[in-house]
Amino acid sequence: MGKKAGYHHGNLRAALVEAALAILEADGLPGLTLRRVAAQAGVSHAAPAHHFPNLQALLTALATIAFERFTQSMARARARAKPDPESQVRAAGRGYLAFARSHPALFRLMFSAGDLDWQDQALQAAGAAAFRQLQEISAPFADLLGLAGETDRRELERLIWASAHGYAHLAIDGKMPATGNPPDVARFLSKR
Amino acid sequence: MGKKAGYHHGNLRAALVEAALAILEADGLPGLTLRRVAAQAGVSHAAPAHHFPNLQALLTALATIAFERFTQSMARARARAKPDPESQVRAAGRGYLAFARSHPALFRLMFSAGDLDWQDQALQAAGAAAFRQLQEISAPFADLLGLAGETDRRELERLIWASAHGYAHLAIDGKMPATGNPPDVARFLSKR
DNA sequence: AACTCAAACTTGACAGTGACAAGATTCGGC
DNA sequence: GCCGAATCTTGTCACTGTCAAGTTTGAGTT
Repeated sequence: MGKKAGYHHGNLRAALVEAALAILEADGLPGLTLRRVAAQAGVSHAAPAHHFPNLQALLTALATIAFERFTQSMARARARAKPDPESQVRAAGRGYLAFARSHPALFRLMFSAGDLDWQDQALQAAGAAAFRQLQEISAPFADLLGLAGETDRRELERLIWASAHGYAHLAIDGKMPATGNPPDVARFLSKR
Repeated sequence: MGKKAGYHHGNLRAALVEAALAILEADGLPGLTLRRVAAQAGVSHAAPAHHFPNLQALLTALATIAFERFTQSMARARARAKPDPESQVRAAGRGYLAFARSHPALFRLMFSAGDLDWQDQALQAAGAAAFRQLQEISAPFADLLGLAGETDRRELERLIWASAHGYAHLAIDGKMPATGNPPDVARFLSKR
Protein backbone atom coordinates (compact mmCIF):
# COMPACT_ATOMS: atom_id res chain seq x y z
CA MET A 1 0.00 0.00 0.00
CA GLY A 2 1.54 3.02 -1.27
CA LYS A 3 4.48 3.47 1.03
CA LYS A 4 6.72 2.81 -1.92
CA ALA A 5 5.36 5.81 -3.75
CA GLY A 6 7.75 8.63 -4.46
CA TYR A 7 11.16 7.61 -5.63
CA HIS A 8 13.15 10.68 -6.36
CA HIS A 9 12.28 11.43 -2.80
CA GLY A 10 10.73 8.70 -0.73
CA ASN A 11 11.34 6.16 1.93
CA LEU A 12 15.00 5.82 1.21
CA ARG A 13 15.96 4.46 4.58
CA ALA A 14 13.90 1.33 4.11
CA ALA A 15 15.17 0.94 0.56
CA LEU A 16 18.75 1.16 1.75
CA VAL A 17 18.21 -1.49 4.39
CA GLU A 18 16.56 -3.75 1.85
CA ALA A 19 19.39 -3.25 -0.61
CA ALA A 20 21.96 -3.93 2.10
CA LEU A 21 20.22 -7.15 3.08
CA ALA A 22 20.22 -8.30 -0.54
CA ILE A 23 23.91 -7.56 -0.95
CA LEU A 24 24.68 -9.28 2.34
CA GLU A 25 22.90 -12.45 1.26
CA ALA A 26 24.59 -12.39 -2.12
CA ASP A 27 28.16 -11.40 -1.33
CA GLY A 28 28.55 -11.48 2.42
CA LEU A 29 29.92 -8.87 4.74
CA PRO A 30 33.05 -7.93 2.76
CA GLY A 31 30.88 -7.20 -0.28
CA LEU A 32 28.73 -4.78 1.67
CA THR A 33 29.85 -1.20 1.02
CA LEU A 34 27.96 2.01 1.44
CA ARG A 35 28.51 2.90 -2.19
CA ARG A 36 27.14 -0.38 -3.48
CA VAL A 37 24.14 -0.09 -1.22
CA ALA A 38 23.50 3.40 -2.53
CA ALA A 39 23.90 2.29 -6.12
CA GLN A 40 21.54 -0.63 -5.68
CA ALA A 41 18.97 1.70 -4.17
CA GLY A 42 19.39 4.00 -7.15
CA VAL A 43 20.80 7.00 -5.31
CA SER A 44 24.14 8.76 -5.22
CA HIS A 45 27.01 7.54 -3.11
CA ALA A 46 26.51 10.14 -0.40
CA ALA A 47 22.77 9.78 -0.07
CA PRO A 48 22.89 7.22 2.77
CA ALA A 49 24.67 9.74 4.98
CA HIS A 50 21.40 11.49 5.74
CA HIS A 51 19.81 8.32 7.06
CA PHE A 52 22.86 6.64 8.54
CA PRO A 53 25.60 8.93 9.82
CA ASN A 54 28.20 6.24 9.13
CA LEU A 55 28.63 2.65 8.07
CA GLN A 56 28.39 1.41 11.63
CA ALA A 57 24.90 2.88 11.91
CA LEU A 58 23.74 0.97 8.84
CA LEU A 59 25.28 -2.25 10.12
CA THR A 60 23.61 -1.67 13.47
CA ALA A 61 20.23 -1.34 11.77
CA LEU A 62 20.87 -4.54 9.83
CA ALA A 63 21.93 -6.38 12.96
CA THR A 64 18.78 -5.24 14.73
CA ILE A 65 16.64 -6.75 12.00
CA ALA A 66 18.82 -9.84 12.10
CA PHE A 67 18.28 -10.30 15.83
CA GLU A 68 14.54 -10.00 15.34
CA ARG A 69 14.51 -12.69 12.67
CA PHE A 70 16.84 -14.75 14.81
CA THR A 71 14.43 -14.56 17.73
CA GLN A 72 11.62 -15.56 15.41
CA SER A 73 13.59 -18.54 14.19
CA MET A 74 13.94 -19.85 17.72
CA ALA A 75 10.35 -19.02 18.60
CA ARG A 76 9.05 -20.84 15.51
CA ALA A 77 11.08 -23.94 16.29
CA ARG A 78 9.86 -23.89 19.87
CA ALA A 79 6.25 -23.50 18.80
CA ARG A 80 6.49 -26.60 16.63
CA ALA A 81 8.01 -28.66 19.44
CA LYS A 82 6.48 -30.33 22.46
CA PRO A 83 6.27 -28.13 25.55
CA ASP A 84 8.40 -30.26 27.89
CA PRO A 85 11.71 -28.70 28.97
CA GLU A 86 13.93 -31.10 27.06
CA SER A 87 12.09 -30.62 23.78
CA GLN A 88 12.11 -26.87 24.21
CA VAL A 89 15.86 -26.80 24.77
CA ARG A 90 16.38 -28.96 21.71
CA ALA A 91 14.04 -26.82 19.62
CA ALA A 92 15.72 -23.56 20.59
CA GLY A 93 19.07 -25.06 19.64
CA ARG A 94 17.69 -26.07 16.26
CA GLY A 95 16.23 -22.61 15.72
CA TYR A 96 19.54 -21.03 16.67
CA LEU A 97 21.41 -23.19 14.20
CA ALA A 98 18.81 -22.91 11.46
CA PHE A 99 19.08 -19.14 11.40
CA ALA A 100 22.87 -19.19 11.33
CA ARG A 101 22.89 -21.69 8.48
CA SER A 102 20.35 -19.88 6.33
CA HIS A 103 21.75 -16.38 6.97
CA PRO A 104 25.45 -16.85 7.73
CA ALA A 105 26.41 -13.29 6.83
CA LEU A 106 23.73 -11.80 9.04
CA PHE A 107 24.70 -14.14 11.86
CA ARG A 108 28.32 -13.15 11.62
CA LEU A 109 27.35 -9.49 11.56
CA MET A 110 25.31 -9.89 14.74
CA PHE A 111 28.36 -11.09 16.59
CA SER A 112 31.06 -9.14 14.80
CA ALA A 113 33.30 -7.36 17.21
CA GLY A 114 33.45 -3.61 16.81
CA ASP A 115 31.28 -3.18 13.73
CA LEU A 116 28.14 -2.57 15.77
CA ASP A 117 26.97 0.23 18.03
CA TRP A 118 25.74 -1.52 21.13
CA GLN A 119 24.71 1.81 22.64
CA ASP A 120 21.86 1.78 20.13
CA GLN A 121 18.56 1.21 21.90
CA ALA A 122 16.87 -0.80 19.16
CA LEU A 123 19.82 -3.14 18.86
CA GLN A 124 19.99 -3.64 22.61
CA ALA A 125 16.29 -4.45 22.72
CA ALA A 126 16.52 -6.91 19.83
CA GLY A 127 19.50 -8.61 21.40
CA ALA A 128 17.81 -8.83 24.77
CA ALA A 129 14.72 -10.38 23.17
CA ALA A 130 16.86 -13.07 21.61
CA PHE A 131 18.59 -13.78 24.88
CA ARG A 132 15.22 -14.02 26.59
CA GLN A 133 14.39 -17.04 24.42
CA LEU A 134 17.33 -18.83 25.94
CA GLN A 135 16.35 -17.85 29.45
CA GLU A 136 12.83 -19.09 28.85
CA ILE A 137 13.95 -22.56 27.86
CA SER A 138 16.77 -22.72 30.38
CA ALA A 139 14.76 -22.13 33.54
CA PRO A 140 12.34 -25.07 33.21
CA PHE A 141 15.20 -27.29 32.22
CA ALA A 142 17.14 -26.27 35.32
CA ASP A 143 14.08 -27.23 37.34
CA LEU A 144 13.99 -30.60 35.63
CA LEU A 145 17.62 -31.18 36.53
CA GLY A 146 16.90 -30.15 40.09
CA LEU A 147 19.26 -27.20 40.07
CA ALA A 148 18.33 -24.91 42.91
CA GLY A 149 21.23 -22.54 43.44
CA GLU A 150 21.25 -19.37 41.40
CA THR A 151 24.90 -19.94 40.46
CA ASP A 152 24.18 -23.38 39.07
CA ARG A 153 21.19 -22.13 37.14
CA ARG A 154 23.16 -19.30 35.58
CA GLU A 155 25.94 -21.69 34.70
CA LEU A 156 23.51 -23.99 32.94
CA GLU A 157 22.06 -21.06 31.05
CA ARG A 158 25.53 -20.07 29.88
CA LEU A 159 26.38 -23.62 28.93
CA ILE A 160 23.27 -23.95 26.77
CA TRP A 161 23.88 -20.61 25.10
CA ALA A 162 27.58 -21.22 24.60
CA SER A 163 27.12 -24.65 23.04
CA ALA A 164 24.43 -23.43 20.66
CA HIS A 165 26.45 -20.38 19.75
CA GLY A 166 29.70 -22.25 19.34
CA TYR A 167 28.18 -24.94 17.21
CA ALA A 168 26.45 -22.44 14.97
CA HIS A 169 29.63 -20.47 14.54
CA LEU A 170 31.73 -23.52 13.77
CA ALA A 171 29.07 -24.86 11.43
CA ILE A 172 28.99 -21.81 9.20
CA ASP A 173 32.79 -21.82 9.21
CA GLY A 174 32.75 -25.33 7.79
CA LYS A 175 34.16 -26.90 10.94
CA MET A 176 30.99 -28.81 11.70
CA PRO A 177 28.71 -30.85 9.43
CA ALA A 178 26.78 -28.61 7.05
CA THR A 179 23.53 -30.40 7.78
CA GLY A 180 22.04 -32.31 10.66
CA ASN A 181 21.28 -31.38 14.23
CA PRO A 182 23.58 -29.80 16.80
CA PRO A 183 24.79 -31.88 19.74
CA ASP A 184 21.83 -32.70 21.93
CA VAL A 185 22.72 -30.89 25.14
CA ALA A 186 19.43 -31.76 26.73
CA ARG A 187 19.93 -35.46 26.20
CA PHE A 188 23.50 -35.46 27.48
CA LEU A 189 22.57 -33.48 30.56
CA SER A 190 19.46 -35.35 31.58
CA LYS A 191 20.04 -38.99 30.71
CA ARG A 192 21.59 -41.07 33.39
CA MET B 1 72.47 -15.90 16.33
CA GLY B 2 72.60 -12.86 14.23
CA LYS B 3 69.70 -13.70 12.05
CA LYS B 4 68.63 -10.13 12.61
CA ALA B 5 71.70 -8.85 10.80
CA GLY B 6 71.19 -7.07 7.54
CA TYR B 7 68.40 -4.61 7.52
CA HIS B 8 68.33 -2.88 4.22
CA HIS B 9 67.95 -6.41 3.02
CA GLY B 10 67.26 -9.04 5.62
CA ASN B 11 64.70 -11.34 7.06
CA LEU B 12 61.79 -9.14 6.18
CA ARG B 13 59.18 -11.84 6.30
CA ALA B 14 59.71 -12.45 10.00
CA ALA B 15 59.82 -8.73 10.69
CA LEU B 16 56.50 -8.26 8.88
CA VAL B 17 54.85 -10.99 10.88
CA GLU B 18 56.17 -9.52 14.10
CA ALA B 19 54.97 -6.06 13.16
CA ALA B 20 51.58 -7.41 12.22
CA LEU B 21 51.25 -9.22 15.54
CA ALA B 22 52.11 -6.01 17.39
CA ILE B 23 49.52 -4.02 15.45
CA LEU B 24 46.94 -6.73 15.98
CA GLU B 25 47.43 -6.68 19.74
CA ALA B 26 47.34 -2.89 19.80
CA ASP B 27 44.52 -2.03 17.41
CA GLY B 28 42.77 -5.25 16.51
CA LEU B 29 41.91 -6.63 13.11
CA PRO B 30 40.48 -3.45 11.55
CA GLY B 31 43.70 -1.61 12.40
CA LEU B 32 45.79 -4.17 10.57
CA THR B 33 46.62 -2.92 7.07
CA LEU B 34 49.41 -3.96 4.78
CA ARG B 35 50.69 -0.42 4.60
CA ARG B 36 50.87 0.00 8.36
CA VAL B 37 52.65 -3.31 8.70
CA ALA B 38 55.15 -2.24 6.07
CA ALA B 39 55.66 1.12 7.75
CA GLN B 40 56.19 -0.43 11.15
CA ALA B 41 58.75 -2.79 9.67
CA GLY B 42 60.47 0.20 8.11
CA VAL B 43 59.93 -0.70 4.46
CA SER B 44 57.91 0.74 1.64
CA HIS B 45 54.22 0.04 1.18
CA ALA B 46 54.77 -2.50 -1.59
CA ALA B 47 57.57 -4.44 0.06
CA PRO B 48 55.32 -7.07 1.66
CA ALA B 49 54.12 -8.18 -1.75
CA HIS B 50 57.26 -10.23 -2.33
CA HIS B 51 56.74 -12.24 0.86
CA PHE B 52 52.97 -12.33 0.91
CA PRO B 53 51.20 -12.18 -2.44
CA ASN B 54 48.18 -10.57 -0.82
CA LEU B 55 46.67 -9.61 2.49
CA GLN B 56 45.04 -12.98 2.89
CA ALA B 57 48.43 -14.66 2.81
CA LEU B 58 49.71 -12.50 5.64
CA LEU B 59 46.58 -13.13 7.68
CA THR B 60 46.96 -16.84 7.03
CA ALA B 61 50.52 -16.77 8.37
CA LEU B 62 49.34 -14.90 11.44
CA ALA B 63 46.51 -17.35 12.02
CA THR B 64 48.94 -20.24 11.76
CA ILE B 65 51.07 -18.77 14.54
CA ALA B 66 47.91 -18.06 16.49
CA PHE B 67 46.77 -21.68 16.25
CA GLU B 68 50.16 -22.84 17.49
CA ARG B 69 50.02 -20.57 20.53
CA PHE B 70 46.42 -21.59 21.04
CA THR B 71 47.40 -25.25 21.11
CA GLN B 72 50.14 -24.43 23.59
CA SER B 73 47.69 -22.59 25.80
CA MET B 74 45.51 -25.69 26.05
CA ALA B 75 48.50 -27.99 26.46
CA ARG B 76 49.93 -25.85 29.26
CA ALA B 77 46.63 -25.81 31.13
CA ARG B 78 46.32 -29.57 30.74
CA ALA B 79 49.85 -30.14 31.97
CA ARG B 80 49.13 -28.22 35.14
CA ALA B 81 45.96 -30.20 35.82
CA LYS B 82 45.37 -33.66 37.22
CA PRO B 83 45.33 -36.44 34.64
CA ASP B 84 41.80 -37.73 35.24
CA PRO B 85 39.36 -37.20 32.34
CA GLU B 86 37.21 -34.62 34.09
CA SER B 87 40.14 -32.45 35.10
CA GLN B 88 41.57 -32.65 31.61
CA VAL B 89 38.33 -31.53 30.02
CA ARG B 90 38.10 -28.65 32.48
CA ALA B 91 41.72 -27.68 31.88
CA ALA B 92 41.38 -27.68 28.11
CA GLY B 93 38.34 -25.45 28.43
CA ARG B 94 40.29 -23.04 30.62
CA GLY B 95 43.19 -23.02 28.16
CA TYR B 96 40.80 -22.39 25.27
CA LEU B 97 39.25 -19.46 27.08
CA ALA B 98 42.53 -18.09 28.41
CA PHE B 99 43.95 -17.75 24.92
CA ALA B 100 40.85 -16.05 23.59
CA ARG B 101 40.80 -13.58 26.46
CA SER B 102 44.46 -12.65 26.26
CA HIS B 103 44.59 -12.47 22.45
CA PRO B 104 41.08 -11.60 21.31
CA ALA B 105 42.15 -10.20 17.96
CA LEU B 106 44.17 -13.29 17.12
CA PHE B 107 41.32 -15.51 18.24
CA ARG B 108 38.85 -13.68 16.05
CA LEU B 109 41.23 -13.88 13.13
CA MET B 110 41.56 -17.65 13.54
CA PHE B 111 37.85 -18.05 13.08
CA SER B 112 37.13 -15.19 10.71
CA ALA B 113 35.17 -16.31 7.75
CA GLY B 114 36.80 -15.71 4.40
CA ASP B 115 39.90 -13.83 5.50
CA LEU B 116 41.99 -17.01 5.64
CA ASP B 117 43.32 -19.41 3.05
CA TRP B 118 42.43 -22.82 4.38
CA GLN B 119 44.14 -24.46 1.44
CA ASP B 120 47.41 -23.44 3.07
CA GLN B 121 49.23 -26.49 4.42
CA ALA B 122 50.78 -24.83 7.47
CA LEU B 123 47.45 -23.41 8.55
CA GLN B 124 45.71 -26.74 8.10
CA ALA B 125 48.36 -28.47 10.18
CA ALA B 126 48.20 -25.89 12.96
CA GLY B 127 44.43 -26.09 13.02
CA ALA B 128 44.48 -29.86 13.11
CA ALA B 129 46.94 -29.84 16.01
CA ALA B 130 44.60 -27.62 17.99
CA PHE B 131 41.66 -29.85 17.26
CA ARG B 132 43.69 -32.85 18.35
CA GLN B 133 43.88 -31.42 21.85
CA LEU B 134 40.11 -31.59 22.04
CA GLN B 135 40.03 -35.11 20.74
CA GLU B 136 42.63 -36.16 23.30
CA ILE B 137 40.56 -34.93 26.22
CA SER B 138 37.26 -36.00 24.75
CA ALA B 139 37.98 -39.68 24.26
CA PRO B 140 38.82 -40.58 27.90
CA PHE B 141 35.88 -38.55 29.05
CA ALA B 142 33.58 -40.47 26.72
CA ASP B 143 34.92 -43.65 28.26
CA LEU B 144 34.19 -42.29 31.72
CA LEU B 145 30.62 -41.57 30.70
CA GLY B 146 30.32 -45.04 29.23
CA LEU B 147 29.66 -43.86 25.70
CA ALA B 148 30.36 -46.74 23.36
CA GLY B 149 28.80 -45.83 20.01
CA GLU B 150 30.91 -43.84 17.61
CA THR B 151 28.02 -41.44 16.98
CA ASP B 152 27.65 -40.65 20.65
CA ARG B 153 31.37 -40.15 21.09
CA ARG B 154 31.55 -37.77 18.15
CA GLU B 155 28.57 -35.89 19.45
CA LEU B 156 30.21 -35.46 22.83
CA GLU B 157 33.37 -34.23 21.15
CA ARG B 158 31.40 -31.67 19.24
CA LEU B 159 29.50 -30.59 22.33
CA ILE B 160 32.71 -30.00 24.26
CA TRP B 161 34.27 -28.09 21.40
CA ALA B 162 31.16 -26.06 20.69
CA SER B 163 30.65 -25.02 24.29
CA ALA B 164 34.26 -23.97 24.73
CA HIS B 165 34.25 -22.13 21.43
CA GLY B 166 30.92 -20.45 22.00
CA TYR B 167 31.81 -19.32 25.48
CA ALA B 168 35.15 -17.92 24.35
CA HIS B 169 33.53 -16.07 21.49
CA LEU B 170 30.77 -14.62 23.65
CA ALA B 171 33.27 -13.72 26.36
CA ILE B 172 35.47 -11.59 24.15
CA ASP B 173 32.33 -9.97 22.75
CA GLY B 174 31.39 -8.88 26.25
CA LYS B 175 28.38 -11.17 26.43
CA MET B 176 29.87 -13.32 29.16
CA PRO B 177 31.72 -12.35 32.35
CA ALA B 178 35.16 -10.93 31.58
CA THR B 179 36.78 -13.08 34.24
CA GLY B 180 36.12 -16.42 35.87
CA ASN B 181 35.81 -19.89 34.51
CA PRO B 182 33.65 -21.16 31.66
CA PRO B 183 30.66 -23.39 32.43
CA ASP B 184 31.93 -26.67 33.76
CA VAL B 185 30.79 -29.10 31.09
CA ALA B 186 32.54 -32.00 32.75
CA ARG B 187 30.71 -31.48 36.03
CA PHE B 188 27.30 -31.09 34.39
CA LEU B 189 27.78 -34.15 32.27
CA SER B 190 29.15 -36.51 34.88
CA LYS B 191 27.39 -35.66 38.11
CA ARG B 192 24.17 -37.50 38.73
C1' DA C 1 -2.20 30.22 -3.80
C1' DA C 2 2.46 31.81 -3.23
C1' DC C 3 6.51 31.59 -0.39
C1' DT C 4 9.75 30.11 2.71
C1' DC C 5 12.83 26.97 4.64
C1' DA C 6 14.41 22.74 6.16
C1' DA C 7 15.11 18.17 4.76
C1' DA C 8 16.63 15.08 1.09
C1' DC C 9 19.65 14.29 -2.43
C1' DT C 10 23.82 15.24 -5.76
C1' DT C 11 28.36 16.53 -6.98
C1' DG C 12 33.00 16.91 -5.81
C1' DA C 13 36.86 16.22 -3.07
C1' DC C 14 40.22 13.95 0.29
C1' DA C 15 42.92 10.54 2.74
C1' DG C 16 43.45 5.89 3.07
C1' DT C 17 43.22 0.99 1.34
C1' DG C 18 45.09 -3.42 -1.60
C1' DA C 19 47.05 -4.53 -5.81
C1' DC C 20 49.80 -4.06 -9.86
C1' DA C 21 53.67 -2.35 -13.08
C1' DA C 22 57.93 -0.63 -13.72
C1' DG C 23 62.42 0.72 -12.24
C1' DA C 24 66.52 0.70 -8.77
C1' DT C 25 69.48 -1.81 -5.60
C1' DT C 26 72.01 -5.31 -3.57
C1' DC C 27 73.36 -9.87 -2.60
C1' DG C 28 74.95 -14.69 -3.94
C1' DG C 29 77.18 -17.82 -7.09
C1' DC C 30 80.31 -18.36 -10.87
C1' DG D 1 85.07 -9.18 -10.14
C1' DC D 2 80.84 -9.59 -12.34
C1' DC D 3 76.35 -11.00 -13.80
C1' DG D 4 71.73 -12.54 -12.77
C1' DA D 5 68.01 -12.71 -9.84
C1' DA D 6 65.75 -11.82 -5.80
C1' DT D 7 64.51 -7.79 -2.96
C1' DC D 8 62.87 -3.40 -2.30
C1' DT D 9 61.06 1.44 -4.01
C1' DT D 10 58.32 4.57 -6.56
C1' DG D 11 54.28 5.48 -8.98
C1' DT D 12 49.71 4.59 -10.18
C1' DC D 13 44.86 2.68 -10.30
C1' DA D 14 40.25 1.65 -8.69
C1' DC D 15 37.86 1.54 -4.67
C1' DT D 16 36.45 2.69 0.09
C1' DG D 17 34.11 5.96 3.96
C1' DT D 18 33.50 10.59 5.19
C1' DC D 19 32.99 15.46 4.77
C1' DA D 20 31.73 20.04 2.50
C1' DA D 21 29.46 22.35 -0.48
C1' DG D 22 25.56 23.18 -3.83
C1' DT D 23 20.72 21.84 -5.78
C1' DT D 24 16.20 20.14 -5.70
C1' DT D 25 11.87 19.17 -3.59
C1' DG D 26 7.97 19.10 -0.68
C1' DA D 27 5.36 20.43 3.43
C1' DG D 28 3.66 24.07 6.41
C1' DT D 29 2.46 28.97 7.15
C1' DT D 30 0.22 33.08 6.04
